[in-house]
Amino acid sequence: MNKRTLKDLLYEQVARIGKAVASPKRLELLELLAQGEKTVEALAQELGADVKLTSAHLKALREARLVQARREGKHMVYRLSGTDVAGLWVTLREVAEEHLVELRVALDQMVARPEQLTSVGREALLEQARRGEVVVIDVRPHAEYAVSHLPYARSMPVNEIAQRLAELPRDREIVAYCRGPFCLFSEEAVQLLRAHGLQANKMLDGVSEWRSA
Amino acid sequence: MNKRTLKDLLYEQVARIGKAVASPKRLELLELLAQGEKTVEALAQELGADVKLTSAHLKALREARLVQARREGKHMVYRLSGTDVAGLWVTLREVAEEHLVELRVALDQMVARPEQLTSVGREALLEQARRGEVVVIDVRPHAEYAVSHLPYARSMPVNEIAQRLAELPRDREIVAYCRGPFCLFSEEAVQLLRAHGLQANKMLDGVSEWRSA
DNA sequence: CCATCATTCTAATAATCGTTAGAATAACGA
DNA sequence: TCGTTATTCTAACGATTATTAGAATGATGG
Repeated sequence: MNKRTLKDLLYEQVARIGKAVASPKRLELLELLAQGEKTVEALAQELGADVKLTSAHLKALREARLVQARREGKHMVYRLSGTDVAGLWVTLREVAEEHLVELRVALDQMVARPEQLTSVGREALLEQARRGEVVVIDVRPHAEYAVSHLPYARSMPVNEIAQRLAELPRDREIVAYCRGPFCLFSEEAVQLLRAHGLQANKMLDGVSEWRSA
Repeated sequence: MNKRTLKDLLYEQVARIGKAVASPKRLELLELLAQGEKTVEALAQELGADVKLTSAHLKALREARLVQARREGKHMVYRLSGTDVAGLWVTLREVAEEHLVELRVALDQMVARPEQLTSVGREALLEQARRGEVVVIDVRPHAEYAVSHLPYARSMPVNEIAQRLAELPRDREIVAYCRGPFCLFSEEAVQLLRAHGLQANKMLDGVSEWRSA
């Protein structure tokens, strides 16, 4: 076998992974699945897309072996093929953030007020949470919290906060996190909490980002 | 601004990186540039492609901000935008190796005799090299060795080995490494050395892989 | 059997991409 | 001024891709 053709074969295989992550919708699917397994219709709804289109994208991800599917009753449940796939998504996002000015501008625009970001580092925050000096809340849906969440974090989905304000202390800082830097849940949560006079800040990282670090 | 359009914008930016790494040739370019900066014609030659085509691929990489160019005399010199880009390449390759059976098969076929692989771990090898129990040789071109190489490694490009056999000990193990698992230099080197009765083995990892670990 | 969930097939449109080729341009060294 | 190196523009061909739509299929639970 020729050296060239062999090399072409090798790089072509890696390019299969590249092609799979070359689509915005598929990247969004990967991030959603990094929060835990989900059904097609749930994914389609979060994506704001047709079920058929979602299915097609999932097929592309399946063919690159980045996700796997299994049947559960009437539903097909998709999950990532491994934690390394979530790591790949984080790596891609970090490289993009590092080098693409357009992305950083869009992100800055999203995080309306930078003073609402926690300034403390990862370990320091963990220690404060352990001692109860701050309350860390996970504002993703319950199911995603159940799969995996940060230590000392309490589950309080963003759509339940309004009814559960009494559960939160008014004399301590509250730190909200969600799926990651591209997720808007924690932003929403902080605005809601501040509107009610609580000391709330957001954290950009999600569970995948903590794992990678 | 609508939530959907904002999200689409964010994921689209990351997908720019994805599109850039969705081509075999561009991945090969990234791996070559991970060994150090290179001119267009050097890259084209290693790629086995036209200079114009190489230039087009480099343009795509430039637009994704993964590489940067500068003029040096008559030549344009390209380099990676950062070490994180080399890390991205390693991550992509590892995910592909982990999940794509076809790639593992092709790799096994390439490493003809698995008994010619070093069995010792990274740190152990380093320690043995420090004590002089094994001789680690870097079989890439001199220029790439000059940019960066493993500790205690000696530069001995694969095309010079035949003339420099006398420099190598016959009573100790020799371990050869090159650009990474997809590079054929170390395989060639080991075959040549063994044909002359030396105790040679190869190591799959290159400098980028050591850095990532 | 019926309704639901998901995939598949077909078809169509629009868009993008890889590759090759020829010619023009620009920057540089000698 | 000339040759080298690299990019750009043009054009063209073939291939692939994203998206939407309609209809059919299959597997499931009730």
